[in-house]
Amino acid sequence: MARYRVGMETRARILEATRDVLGEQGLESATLKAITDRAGVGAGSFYNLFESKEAAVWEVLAEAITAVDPDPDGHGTETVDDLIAAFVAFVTGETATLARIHLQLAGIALTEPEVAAPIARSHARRVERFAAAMQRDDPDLDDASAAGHAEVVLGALTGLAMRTVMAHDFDLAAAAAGLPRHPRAAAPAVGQSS
Amino acid sequence: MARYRVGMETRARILEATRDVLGEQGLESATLKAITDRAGVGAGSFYNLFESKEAAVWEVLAEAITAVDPDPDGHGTETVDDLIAAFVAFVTGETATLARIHLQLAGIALTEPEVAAPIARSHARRVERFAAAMQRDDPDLDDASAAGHAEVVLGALTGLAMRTVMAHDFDLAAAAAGLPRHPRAAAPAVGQSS
DNA sequence: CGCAACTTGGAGCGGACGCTCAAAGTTTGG
DNA sequence: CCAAACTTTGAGCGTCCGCTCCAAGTTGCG
Repeated sequence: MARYRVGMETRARILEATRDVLGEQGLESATLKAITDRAGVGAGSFYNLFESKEAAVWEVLAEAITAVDPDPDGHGTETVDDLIAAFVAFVTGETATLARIHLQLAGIALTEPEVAAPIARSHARRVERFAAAMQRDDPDLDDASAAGHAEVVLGALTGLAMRTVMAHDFDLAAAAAGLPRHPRAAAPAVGQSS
Repeated sequence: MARYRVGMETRARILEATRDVLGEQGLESATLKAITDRAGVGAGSFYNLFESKEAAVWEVLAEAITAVDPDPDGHGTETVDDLIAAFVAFVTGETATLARIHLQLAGIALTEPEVAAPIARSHARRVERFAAAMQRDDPDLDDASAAGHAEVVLGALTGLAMRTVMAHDFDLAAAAAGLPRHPRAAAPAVGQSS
C-alpha cells in the first residue's frame, strides 16, 4: 500500500549505485549526478525515495560499518590479536576504499557534529570490544585500564591506517605487531619531571 | 622595484586575516570572502598578491607547521617524553585550533595529493626526531626498529589526538602516558598463527 | 607637475552542486 | 476500462565559491 514494489526496486538500485560510486571513486566523487547517472534514474526519482543525498550515502556507509564488524554474536571468543588482524585486513584488503572513506569521515567529523556522532558511536563499540578481549586475556585487568588501553591501541591503529593509505608501501601489519597488547604495569598518571 | 611597500603591507594584512580566520573559525570557514572581508580588501587586491586562495592558506599553514616543531637546533637533547609532551601541549594548549586543522589536513591528504605531499614531509621529519630520541635512550636500538617504533608512537598520537578533538573530555596526556617508549623485545615480523 | 608603475574594489562570470516541481507516464484495484 | 495512487523525468532554481577584469585611484620618480 504505502509504496509500490517498483519504487522499492529503484531504491535498491540507487543504493547499489551509491555503494559502487563510493567504492570505486570515493566520497568526494559521490555527487548526486554520479549516483543517479549510475543508477539510471533522474534526480526527481532519487528525491522521491530519499530525504537527501546524505541519507543515501549514510545508509550505505552504515551497512558497510556493521558489515566490517566481525560477528557481534561471537562475543566472547575473539582475542586482541584477532581484532587487530581484522582491522589490518579491513585497511589492506579489498575493503581498502571503504577504510579510506572511514578515515576521511573521521577527519570530517572533527568539524561536523552530524558526522561525528555515528563515528563516535562505532568507536565506542570497538573500544568495548577490545577492552573485553584484553580482560579475557588478563582477568586481573580492571575496566578503566582496559578501556584506556583499548583507546591507545585503537588510536594507534587509526593513525597507522592513515599512514598506510597515504604511503602505499607502509607495512601496517608489521607496525601493528609492535603495538602493546596490554597496558604497562606502572605509569598510571601523567608524570612529567618536576 | 618589483613591488611597492604598500602592496607588501596589504599582503601582510591578508596573511594575518587568513591566520585569524583559520584560528578562530577553522579551515572550512576560510573562504575568500571571509579572508578579504577580515583584511578589509577587495578580491582583486587579493589576487594581485596571491596566486590563489590556497596559496595564502598554505603560506599560513606552513608557518604554523614549522612553528610547532620545537627548535630544530636543539637536536640532541630532547627525550621521547619531551617530544610526546610537546605533542600533547600542541593538541590541548592554545594551539588546539591549529592542531585540529592539522588533523583535518591529514584527512584531506587521503585523497588530495597536493595536500598529502607536505603532510608526508612534515611527518617524516617528526619520525626522524622521535627515532633519534629513542636511540639516544637506548644506543642498542637499530635504525629500522627505531623508525618503526617511531611510526607506531606517532600513529598512536595522531589517532589519540583525533579522539581528543572529538571528545572534549578525553584525557590525551593519560593516554599518551600509556604508550610504549621503546619497541618490545621480540615480534620483529608479522607472525600470524598458521 | 606629469607620467608610468603599481594598487584597489567589487560587479559579475562560470561552474559545481543539491534540490524542486509540474507534467507525463505507469501500475493497481475495483 | 477507469480513476486513483504512485513513479519518473530533467530542465532549471538557488546558492556558494573561486576567480577575472578593468576603471578608478594612489604612489614614486625625474
